[in-house]
Amino acid sequence: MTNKALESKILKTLSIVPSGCVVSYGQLADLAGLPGRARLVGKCLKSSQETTPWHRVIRSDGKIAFPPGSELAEEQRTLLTIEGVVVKKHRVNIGIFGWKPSLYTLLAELEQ
DNA sequence: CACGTGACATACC
DNA sequence: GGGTATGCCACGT
Repeated sequence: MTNKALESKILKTLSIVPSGCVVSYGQLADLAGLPGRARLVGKCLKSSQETTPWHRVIRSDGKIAFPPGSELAEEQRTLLTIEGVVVKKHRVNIGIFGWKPSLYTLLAELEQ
């Protein structure tokens, strides 16, 4: 399994995440079949296209992965707000906006 | 091949 | 909530 195949799988999984929802790096890696490879997800997003919904990926604790006040952090907060996700003090309420397990079935179907 | 680094995660305190 | 420590994996030096 080449590294490129893994990142394409990650981006594919990310493309399934609906607007208004967020997922953590670890959860995304897990759904893509790559448990424990959250850091690889970060590398993928860095080299990904602008069209990819990178802003829906946050840390497991709900915080944005960038330093507060940074350009990318502000952009991500803006994009999430546009989609209806409330970002309070650099943090997102995963309990409400997090990707629900029920959507996992959608992924399973798409994998066929 | 050892080491440091990074858009991470988990366990503790 | 914040801070520290450890584990993790891919990559460049």
